Amino acid sequence: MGEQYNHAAVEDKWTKYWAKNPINVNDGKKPKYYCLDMFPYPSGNGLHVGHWRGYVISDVWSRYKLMKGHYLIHPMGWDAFGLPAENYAIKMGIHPAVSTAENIKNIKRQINQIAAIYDWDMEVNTTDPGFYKWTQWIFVQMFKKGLAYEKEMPINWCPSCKTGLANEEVVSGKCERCGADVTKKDLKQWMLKITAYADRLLDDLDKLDWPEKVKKMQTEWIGRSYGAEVDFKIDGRDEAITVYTTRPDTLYGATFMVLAPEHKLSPTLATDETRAAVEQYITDSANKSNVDRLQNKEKTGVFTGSYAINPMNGAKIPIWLSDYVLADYGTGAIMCVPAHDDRDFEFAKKFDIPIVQVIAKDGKEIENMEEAYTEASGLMINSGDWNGMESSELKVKAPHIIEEKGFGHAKKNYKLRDWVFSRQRYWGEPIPIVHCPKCGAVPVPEEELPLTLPDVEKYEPTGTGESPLAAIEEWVNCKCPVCGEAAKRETNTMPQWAGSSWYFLRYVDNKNDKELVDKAKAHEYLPVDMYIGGVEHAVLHLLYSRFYTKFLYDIGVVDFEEPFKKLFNQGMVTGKNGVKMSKSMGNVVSPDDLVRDYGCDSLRMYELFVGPPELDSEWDDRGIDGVNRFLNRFWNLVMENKDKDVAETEELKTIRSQLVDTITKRLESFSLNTVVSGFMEFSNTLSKLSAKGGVDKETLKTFARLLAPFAPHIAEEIYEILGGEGSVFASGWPEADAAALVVNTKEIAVQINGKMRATIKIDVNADKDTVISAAKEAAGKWLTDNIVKEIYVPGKIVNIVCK
RNA sequence: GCCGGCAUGUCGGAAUUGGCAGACGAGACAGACUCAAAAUCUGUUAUCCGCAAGGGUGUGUGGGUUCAAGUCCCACUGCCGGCACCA
Repeated sequence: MGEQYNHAAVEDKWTKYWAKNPINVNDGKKPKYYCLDMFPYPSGNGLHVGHWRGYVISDVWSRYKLMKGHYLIHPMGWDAFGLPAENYAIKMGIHPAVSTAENIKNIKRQINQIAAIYDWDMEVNTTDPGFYKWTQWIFVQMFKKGLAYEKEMPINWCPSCKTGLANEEVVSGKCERCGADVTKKDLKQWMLKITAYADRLLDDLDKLDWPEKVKKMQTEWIGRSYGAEVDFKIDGRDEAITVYTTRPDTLYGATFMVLAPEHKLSPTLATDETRAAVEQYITDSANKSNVDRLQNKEKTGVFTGSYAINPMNGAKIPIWLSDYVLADYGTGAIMCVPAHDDRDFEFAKKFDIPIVQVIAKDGKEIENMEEAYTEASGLMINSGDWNGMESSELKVKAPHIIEEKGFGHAKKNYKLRDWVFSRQRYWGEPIPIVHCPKCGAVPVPEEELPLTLPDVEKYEPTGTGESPLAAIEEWVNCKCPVCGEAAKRETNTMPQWAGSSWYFLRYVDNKNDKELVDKAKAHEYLPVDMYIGGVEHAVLHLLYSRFYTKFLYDIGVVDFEEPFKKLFNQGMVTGKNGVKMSKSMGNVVSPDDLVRDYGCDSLRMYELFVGPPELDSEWDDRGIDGVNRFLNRFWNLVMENKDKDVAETEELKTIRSQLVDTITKRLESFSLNTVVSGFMEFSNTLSKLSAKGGVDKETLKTFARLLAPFAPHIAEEIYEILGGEGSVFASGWPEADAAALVVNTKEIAVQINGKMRATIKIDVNADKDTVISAAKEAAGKWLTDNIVKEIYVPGKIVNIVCK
C-alpha cells in the first residue's frame, strides 16, 4: 500500500497551484454562468458550519458548470452596513468601519478555507463610498421619478433600539432585532413607492424558475385583490365615507359600517351623547401597542351615534369605530355585511346589529344563522333589482353598475405597502437630500456623490427620533444646490436593504466610477443564472431586489427586468434537536477546527452529506468521520492500482458509465447528499474489484474528475498521480458511454399475492411467458393451482395472484 | 385561525416517482492486527416467533384505491416554518 493521504500537504499544494494557474478564465468564447451567493453580513462571530454549507453548495454547482465549459461569474462581497456594527460601536467605542473591517478580514479567511473559486477582483462592500455612491445615485433617480417621497406617518417605534422600524422588521408586534414591544411614533419618513410596481412584481413571478413556495409567499405578500370603492353618504351631512370592498355583490346586505379609529372622519362622527365614549376609544387604540391589538381577539368597538345611507337601498345604517379595521389598508373604512363575512358577523352578534342575508344558500334563506355564509356563489335575495342574479357573476358586474349610478368605481388593492426607507441611525448610507426652506427637498447633485458618511463622536440614537448625524452642525448645515441659500442636510440614513437590493449588478464592473455598471458588461454577464441562499429572504430581500432591477430597467441602466433567473434555498444547519445555532444557546460549531483536523475536502463533503440541501439538517460532528474515511479509502484504492496497469474490462466499463450517469443525474437534480453516498457506493464496489484483480486507470481518473467539484484538492492530486495533464478542472465533465449503460440481464423480484418470495435473473428482452415460468419455478412452493392473474412489468417485477 | 413543509431502525438519512423498504453513513457489538491502545481491516446490526431452516409484523394514526402503497385518495394526530382581523 502507498503512503497515507496527507490532507494538509495536498491542500496546501493545490491552493498554491490555483493561485498561480487560475482555473476560471474568460477566453471570450465560453458561455458565461453567473452563480451568486447571498453575500454575508460580516458579523463579529464569524461563520459557522451553516453558513459554510450554502457556500459549499454554490461552489460545487459553480465548479460543475466550469467543467461543463462555462466562464464563471462567482463573486463575493459584504453587506456591511447595519445595526450590529453600530451597537458594537456604542458598547465598545470602536468605529463601525474599524470593527467591520476586522470582521471582514476574519470571515474572508474562513471563506478562503472553503476553497471556493470566488473572483476576489469583483469584491464589493456596501460601506465603500465607491459603492454607496451608486446606492445614493439610485435613490436620487427614484426621487426624480417621484418614487421616493416624504411622508409624515405613524411609524413603528422601538423604544429599546430608539429607532423607527419598517413594518417588515416588526415580528408579531416585537422588534425583529431586540424583541422589545414596538409602539408608535409620528415621524417624517422617506418612502419608496414599491406599490407602483406591484402588478409587475406579481405578474413577472410566472417567468421565474424559483421554488413555488417562494413565489407563493411573494404573491401573498403583494396580496392583490379586485373589488370596488363605494361612497356611503353620511346621514345629514354632505360628506361621504368611501369604503373598499371585494364583495360589491353583497351591497344590499350592508347593515352597518366600521371605521378605523385613526380614520380622519372618526372624531367628527360623535354626537353629544357618544362623544366621551368615542374619544376614549380613539385614545385607547392609539395607546395600544400592536401586540395588545393583535392579542385581543375579542372584537371591541363603539357606536359613533352617526348613520350612513346605503346607496343601494337608502337604508340608514349605523357607523361604528373598531380597531379590527386597519387604517392603512384600503380606505380605512369598511361596509359590513354580517351575513357573508366572518368578522362582520362576529361584530354584529356582539353588538346586536341586524343581519340581512343577500345570497341564498342551497336556494334558501338560512334560518337561525350561526355563522356567516362566505361562499361567493348562489342566487341573490333581498337585493332589489339584483334579486335572482348569480352572485359570482354579479361580483364582477357590480363595480360597473355602481360606477354608472355614480357612487363608486372598480378598484384594485394590494396588501403591499410602500417601503419606509429612512433609519434614524448612523451606520448606513446618508440619504442624499438637502432640505431648503425655499426649494423644499432637493437632491444632492449627482457629481457631488458619494455624499460620504462623516465621523461622529457618539453613535447612540438620539432617542428623539433624529439620527446621530443631526448633531454634526458643520455637516448638517449646507447650501441649497438649487438657490444657494442656507439649507440643512437630511440626517436619516438608508436601511441595510438599500445596498443588498442591487449589489449583484456591481460585481461585474466594481471599479467603474462613471456608471453604476457598464451597459455592455451588464448585458454580457447578467442577469444572475443561479442565486443561492437561505429561505429567510424569501420575501423582503428578493422582492426589493426585483423592484430595484425593474426600476433600473425602466431608466435604461440594465436590459433585463428580473435579476435572478433561478433560485435555490438551502436549509438551515441546526444544532442537536433542530435548535438554531446561536451564541446564546452555545451550540455554534465553527468550521475552523474541522478544517484543520479533517481538511477542507472532508468538511465540504460532509456539509453536503449531512442531509438534503433544501431541508434543515442537524449537525453532528461525528458524521464527518464517515466522509473522511471514504476519502482515505479512495486514496488507498488509487495507491493500490496506480502502478498495476490493469486492463479495462467490460465490467469496469459498465461500472464507469454507471458512475458518470448516476453522479450527473443526482447533481443535475441538486440531490447533493445522494451524490456523496453514490461516490461511497461506487468506491466500495471498486475496492472489491481491486481485491479481486484491480481497477483500471481510466475508471479511477473518471472518478477523480467527478469528485473534483466536491473535493477539489484530492481530486487534483489523484488526477495528477494517474497521469492527467494539467488541472482536473480543465478535463471537462465526463460523459457516460451509452452503450455500456445497456444491461442485458437483471435481477428482479417475484411476488406472490403481493408478497416478495424470490428473485430471478432475467434477460431484459425476454418475453412475458419466459419470465413468468422462471418466476413460477423460483417461487413454486408459494403457488396454488388456482392462478388468478400474472403480472410482469418488463425489467421490474413479477407478481402472481393465486387463491 | 389560514397557508406551506415534514413524519421511515439507536441516530442522520436512501428508495430510479406506484414495483425487492432501510442504500450510504454514524453509533453499537464481535473478530483480525497490536505487548496495549488508537488507526485500519472483516463481519453483524428494523422487530417478533424459532436451536435452525424458515415464517410473521413493520415507513405517525384510522380508513380507502390497486395485482402491488413510504409513495396516490379521504379523515386525523404531532412537529417545524411563514402570515396574522387585508374588507
